[in-house]
Amino acid sequence: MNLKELSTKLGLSQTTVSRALNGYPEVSEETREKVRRAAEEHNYRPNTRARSLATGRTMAIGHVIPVSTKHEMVNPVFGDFIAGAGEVYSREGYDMVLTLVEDNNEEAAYRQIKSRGSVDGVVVHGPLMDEPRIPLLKKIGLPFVVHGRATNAVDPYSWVDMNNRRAFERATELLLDLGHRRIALINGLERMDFAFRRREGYEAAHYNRGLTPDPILMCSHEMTELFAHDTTANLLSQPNPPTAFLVSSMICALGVRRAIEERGLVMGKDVSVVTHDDVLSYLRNGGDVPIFTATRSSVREAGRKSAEILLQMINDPTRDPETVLFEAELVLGQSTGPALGRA
Amino acid sequence: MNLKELSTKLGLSQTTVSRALNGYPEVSEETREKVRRAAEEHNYRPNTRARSLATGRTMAIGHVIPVSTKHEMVNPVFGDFIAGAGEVYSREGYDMVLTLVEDNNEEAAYRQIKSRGSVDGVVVHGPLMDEPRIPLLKKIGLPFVVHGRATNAVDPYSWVDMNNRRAFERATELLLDLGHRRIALINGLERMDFAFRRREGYEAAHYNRGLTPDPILMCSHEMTELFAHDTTANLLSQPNPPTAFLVSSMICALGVRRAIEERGLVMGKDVSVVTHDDVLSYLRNGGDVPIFTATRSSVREAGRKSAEILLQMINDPTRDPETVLFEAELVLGQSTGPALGRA
DNA sequence: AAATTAATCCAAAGCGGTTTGATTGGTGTA
DNA sequence: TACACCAATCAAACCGCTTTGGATTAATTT
Repeated sequence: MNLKELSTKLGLSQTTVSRALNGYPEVSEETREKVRRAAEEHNYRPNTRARSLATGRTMAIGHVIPVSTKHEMVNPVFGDFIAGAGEVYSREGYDMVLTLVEDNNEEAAYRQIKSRGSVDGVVVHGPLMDEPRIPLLKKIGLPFVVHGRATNAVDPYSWVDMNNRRAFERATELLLDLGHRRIALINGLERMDFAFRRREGYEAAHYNRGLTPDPILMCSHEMTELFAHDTTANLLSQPNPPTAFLVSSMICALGVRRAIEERGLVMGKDVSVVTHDDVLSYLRNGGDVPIFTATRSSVREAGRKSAEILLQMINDPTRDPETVLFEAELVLGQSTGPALGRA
Repeated sequence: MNLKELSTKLGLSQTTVSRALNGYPEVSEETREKVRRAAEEHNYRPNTRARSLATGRTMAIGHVIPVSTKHEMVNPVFGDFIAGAGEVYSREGYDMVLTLVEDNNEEAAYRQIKSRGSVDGVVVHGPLMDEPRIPLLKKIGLPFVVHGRATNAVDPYSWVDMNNRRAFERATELLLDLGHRRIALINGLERMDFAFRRREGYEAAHYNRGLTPDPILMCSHEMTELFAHDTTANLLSQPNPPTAFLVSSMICALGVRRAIEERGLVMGKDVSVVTHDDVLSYLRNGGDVPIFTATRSSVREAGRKSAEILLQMINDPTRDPETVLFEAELVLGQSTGPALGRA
C-alpha cells in the first residue's frame, strides 16, 4: 500500500492524504480522521526512502564501529551503549545504521557515508588521542557527536564522556589512603583517549603526594580477561609485587581476580582491586554489596545522552557544540582493604 | 556532487554516466574511464536513497534486537555476531540497520520494517520455542534468516544454529564419565529455544544411562554473572550439593567459579565445571590451556554464515530455505576432574 | 547506393513521497 | 450584487537515481 493507492481509495489527492497524516493544519479534522483510519486499516506507512529523498532528511543515525584488525575485537561496552542510544532513536523515529570499519581505513568510510547520504549524523566511537576523524567530519559537514574525547583536538565539537582522569585519580587516592604504595595499573590501549586520561589520573594522585609510580606497574593492552589475568599473574610473581590493582574494566577485573586467587591470595585482604564499572547489563557488579570497589558510570546512559545531543544538533544545525561530562561514582565493595604490613 | 552535476560537467547525459559507473556494456571503454576518473576526482557516490527508490533494492539488512523490558538486558553475544555479519555486509556493499525492540511489541516492529521498506531482509535474533515472528515474516514476505531455531515452527525457514542439544548431551556425558552424578544445569531462560534444547541434551544424557536428573539442580534465568554466582552459592550450600556444573555461557561460568572459590573449593578438583563458549573476542577461554572445559562454537562465524545465507536469498528469492547446523567442539580445560569419593 | 547492423549516447518516464502554487466553494461585508 | 477572504482541496514539480525505448552515427552488407 502506497500513498497513491491509498489516496485513490479515499477519493482524495496525494497532497491531502500526505498532509492529513503529517498533521498539517490546512486539512479538516473530519477528513484527517477518515484518512488516519484508512491508513491504519491498510497498514500504510510512508516509504522511508521516498520520504527522505523528498525531505532531504534520512531519519537515520550512523554508528561507525572500529574493529581492531589484529584482534577482531569488538568493544563489549558497545552493546549497552547502542541500547541506550537506541531507546532515544526509536522514541524519535530514527533508524540506527551500523558500519563496521577496520581501523586502517576509517577516513574512507566516513567520506562514503557522507557522499552516499544515508544518515543525518554519526556517533564516533573509540576516539584516539589524536583523532583524525574529528577534523574530517567537520570538514565534510556531517553532524556528529563523539563518545569520549580526543585530547589533542583543537576546535570545539560535541562529546559525551566520563571524567576518566578524575575517576582514576580518586580511585588511586583511595588505594593510597589505604596504605598501598605499589599500585598496578591495568589499562586499555593508551592510544585510546580514555586510557590515556586514566593513566594521567593515576599518576596525578601519586604526584600529589610526592610519590612516583613505578613504570613496571603500568600495563596497557586490549582489555581482555586473558590479558588482565596474565599480566596480574606476572606482576604478582615479581620480587616486589604490587599490593593493589587499578583496573580499567570489569572484564579485566575478572581476570585480575582469577590470577590473585590462583596464587592463593585473597582479594580485598592480601591484594586490593579497584575497577572501572560501565554498568553493563550482563555483568553487574554484585548484588546488594558490590564485589568490586569501583568507579561507576553507566555507558548506557552515555548512549542515551549522545543520541539526544546528536538529534538536537540535527534539528538545529546552528547550535553550538554541546558537551557532557559524567562524574563516576566511587562505590566501595569487598575488593579493597588496608595494605598489609602497614598501619 | 550528484549525477546531474557530474554529467553536465562531463558533457554527457545522466544515462551514460550512470551506465558507465554501473558497468553496463553499451558505453565505450574510453568514456567509461573518463567518467570513472571524474567520479573519483569529485568523490561522487550515488545517493543511496535515490538509488534504492529507483531499483527497489535498499542494500540494507535489518537486525531486530529484542531488549528485555524487565532487565534492560542486551545479549553480550550480540556484538560478536554483528561483527561477523558486518564483515559480509561491507564486502557486499550492504548497510546494517539495527532496530531495538522491547520484547512486548515485536510484531508491530516487523510490520513497520516491512511497510517502511527500509531493508531488503532481516536477521531474527533470540528465537523462542514458540516463535510468532517466523510465520509473521513469512506472511508479510520479508526475507529472513533466524539465528537459532524455533522448536515449534512448522514450515521450513532459513536458520543458522549450533547443535545445542548435542553439545550439552556430550558435555553431560563427559561429566557422567568422570563419575559425577549430581550435575547442576545453569541455563538461560527456557522460553528461549537454545536453552530448551540444552536442557534436552542434558536430560537425554542422563536418561540414556538410566539416570534421572534432580529437578532441584536445573536452574534457568537471564544469563548474568550475578545470577550464576548466587545460584551456585545456593546449590553448594544445600545438604546434597552438586559435584559438577554445566553452564550456558562464559559470563555465567565466571559467576559459578566465583561462588566455588568463595566457598574455599577448587574448581576442577572439588567441583567440575563445563561451560558453553561462544568465543567472544573479549572473553577468550584462556590461552594455550583453556581454563574451562567447554563446548565451543563461534558466534562470530554464525554471524558470517547468517549474513551470507540471507544475501543469497535476497539475490535469488526462488531459493529454498537453507539451514546450517554447527557442531560445537568439546575442548578440555582445567575445570573438570573426576568426582571425589568415587573411583 | 540502399539497407542492415553495431556501437554510442540520450530524453523522458518512473520509484514514492513532500511541497509549492493554484483552484474551488462558501461566507461575510460593503 | 459584487467583492474580498478564508478553508479545504488538488495538480504538478521536485528529490537523485535507474531504465526503457528511441535517436544518431559509423561501419558493414547486399
